[in-house]
Amino acid sequence: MGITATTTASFSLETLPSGHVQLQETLDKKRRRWSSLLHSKDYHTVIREVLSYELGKYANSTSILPKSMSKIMRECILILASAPLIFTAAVDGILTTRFRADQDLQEEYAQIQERAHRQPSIYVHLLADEEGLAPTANQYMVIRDIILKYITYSGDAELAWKIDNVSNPKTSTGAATQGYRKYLWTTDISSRRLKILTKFCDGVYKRWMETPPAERETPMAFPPGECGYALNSHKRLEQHRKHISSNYLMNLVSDICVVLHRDLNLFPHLFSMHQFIIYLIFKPQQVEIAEIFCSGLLQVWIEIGGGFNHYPAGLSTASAKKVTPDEWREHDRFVRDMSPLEHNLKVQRALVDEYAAGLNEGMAGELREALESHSDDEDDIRDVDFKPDDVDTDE
DNA sequence: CGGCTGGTACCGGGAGAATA
DNA sequence: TATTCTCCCGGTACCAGCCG
Repeated sequence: MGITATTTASFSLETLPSGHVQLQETLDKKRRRWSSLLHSKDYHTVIREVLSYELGKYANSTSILPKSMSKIMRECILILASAPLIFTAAVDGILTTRFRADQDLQEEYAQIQERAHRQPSIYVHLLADEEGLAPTANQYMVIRDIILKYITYSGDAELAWKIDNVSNPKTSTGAATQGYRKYLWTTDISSRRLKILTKFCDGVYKRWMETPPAERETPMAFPPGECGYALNSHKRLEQHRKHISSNYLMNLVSDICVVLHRDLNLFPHLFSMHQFIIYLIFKPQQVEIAEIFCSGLLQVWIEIGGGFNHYPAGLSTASAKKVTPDEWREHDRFVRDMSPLEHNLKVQRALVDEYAAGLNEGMAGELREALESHSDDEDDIRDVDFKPDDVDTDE
């Protein structure tokens, strides 16, 4: 019972060299297309595609999202328009390799980090080696093989014991022999966790299958990732490093990577989770949508082989209520000062006319509505004097 | 002694499965 | 069908052990 077929625009029917027929655009191709659309400022197409897949998961949800599509679209536009360099680098898949060499990126990141002590934000984990290179598709399959052994009760107990003792809390050999698996355990071996890990393995296999055989030995262009929200991402990321209130699947994979490198010598490099804070949230009504949209855009979901997210986004955001109106105003001011938000919005307004001129009334209408969906009344903190005429933002 | 740190237990809210 | 139970993510409270 897979996800109901996505209804995104273009399906490509192609035959891989292996003879396998591809019914859907691959993760890799879709991501490259999104990345290039965003560079040409076509936010609208990307948002529509991301949401068409993601929002389906919330069909039965009660109240985490606004009812009107144009309001959701508007928040996504604001996110893209205010995205820092580091966000774009994450979408492009070059963040882990480029970061160390790029001074602009580092300087901007220093500011983001400083803000993230108080300002709600979106963080990511990216699986990469010491140089920032992602595993190859073949290596990802090796990780999958180890997980399949790990979840097999009668499987290799010594291997399971090694994995369970990479990080705290440590476990005994006896427990491992009797079938205990740290990352599968809640009150017993959890069937729910087994299901999630199996789904992850299926996703990895899917991604491997859709990778052309000639490319399976080169690092994947988009590192497997995980994405989340936090009021204080520094604290939250520390919890993840210590495997406290973290994501058991992601913790398992990172421990397996240690075993593969240190004990089994199957990986010449150590793959680990590289942490980044990629986006500063500046409006209360952005919180849930930001986590949902970013995780969709960054393709971190297990079922597509993109990463380690298995639990719905946008649910654990209660802490955002602790931010006071004054603080939100301050966050808003900061983001508008540091990002090209106003300029990008101007480009979007120009695009409405372009679409209209090209007789693409559907797109023009949707985009116009989203841009004009005025953050009505109490919704928006910053209601005061919005002046369409440019405010020359010189630093 | 007060302050820091790391570890652990626990809380809250939402969803979905299990149970009455 | 209504209620309870279990799980997950994000966050807090508290405690033991160490240091100056």
